[in-house]
Amino acid sequence: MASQQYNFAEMVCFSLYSTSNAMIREYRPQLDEFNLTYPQFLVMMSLWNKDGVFIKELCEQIFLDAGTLTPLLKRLEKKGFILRTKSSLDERAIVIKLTKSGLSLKRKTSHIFKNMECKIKLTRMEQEQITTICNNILSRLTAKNRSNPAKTA
Amino acid sequence: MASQQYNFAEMVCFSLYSTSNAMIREYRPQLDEFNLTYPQFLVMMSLWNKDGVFIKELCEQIFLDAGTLTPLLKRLEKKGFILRTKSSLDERAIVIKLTKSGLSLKRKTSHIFKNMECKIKLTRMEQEQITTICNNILSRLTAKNRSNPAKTA
DNA sequence: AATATATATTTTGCGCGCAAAGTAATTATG
DNA sequence: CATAATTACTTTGCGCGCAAAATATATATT
Repeated sequence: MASQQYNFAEMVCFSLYSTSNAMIREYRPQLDEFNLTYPQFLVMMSLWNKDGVFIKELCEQIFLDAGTLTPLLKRLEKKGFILRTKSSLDERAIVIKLTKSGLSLKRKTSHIFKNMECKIKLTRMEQEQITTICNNILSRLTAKNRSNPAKTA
Repeated sequence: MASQQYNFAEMVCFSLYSTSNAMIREYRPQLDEFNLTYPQFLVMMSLWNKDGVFIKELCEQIFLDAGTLTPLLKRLEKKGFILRTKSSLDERAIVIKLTKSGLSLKRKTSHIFKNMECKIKLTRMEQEQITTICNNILSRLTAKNRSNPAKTA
């Protein structure tokens, strides 16, 4: 009996992992010109959609935890793209606001996102399929952890 | 005119990135029991498929560079799962071989992969769609870099 | 009002990813 | 055969990701 082989090309997690790595690698040189990393770019996109939010909201939007975002946000502040100020309503919470410089990056970088979508050459249907399936996986994995808080207590 | 909004749920790279993060996060506690990380698990799977390979071959299989794999392989060696020995044919190259302990992990961990495929609840068609689309993106991004070496020279 | 619990963020420690520079062995070229 | 170019791997430096522990503020309970 032949021993079990792992077919890398058919493994869902590996496909997502290696393709995600490759895309982020492809973004790097373009984002470098604006002194941004890919996760930082995601934070900026989120702020361009909705400014003046709590860190918690960014965590939920980008599916990263505060332990990851806290130092990332400090780096964005040091670069002058955002401001971090304590909320006056809730002294625990930090409000993240774009600076003029951070806001101006929106139009300067608008071609980067378009270029990438172009480079990977997906049909509209493929694009919809892949994002839909990903969103299904993501909601299954995150829903379970949230509906079962007893496990973490 | 309304300002351009970035729709996170429709962005291919972000979907791959956040879903890959979530799946690897889900793998973590299960792999912890065997003292493995997800990238280390990938290396082990590759070795279970084909043992006694050069680092270069692992790099190509997993789409990671040697700078990532060198320290990872040293950690696997320290745990006693693999051996690193210089090739006698080419003194530059390192041959990676499974130890008995590393080989025995194959059957001990075989349920982990199955559990995950189960947890994400994809139909066979969805699974084929997502891996096919990922492989297309990946080959487009890596093919270009290899057929255009002049750019890096 | 004191105390317990929960929430928002920060800190710490470790393992990736990866670009760039470095080392050593091999192959190609004059 | 010397030397130039290439190849296989290692090292360095930086920015994630994330679990776990810590800090500080807010809310709930008694």
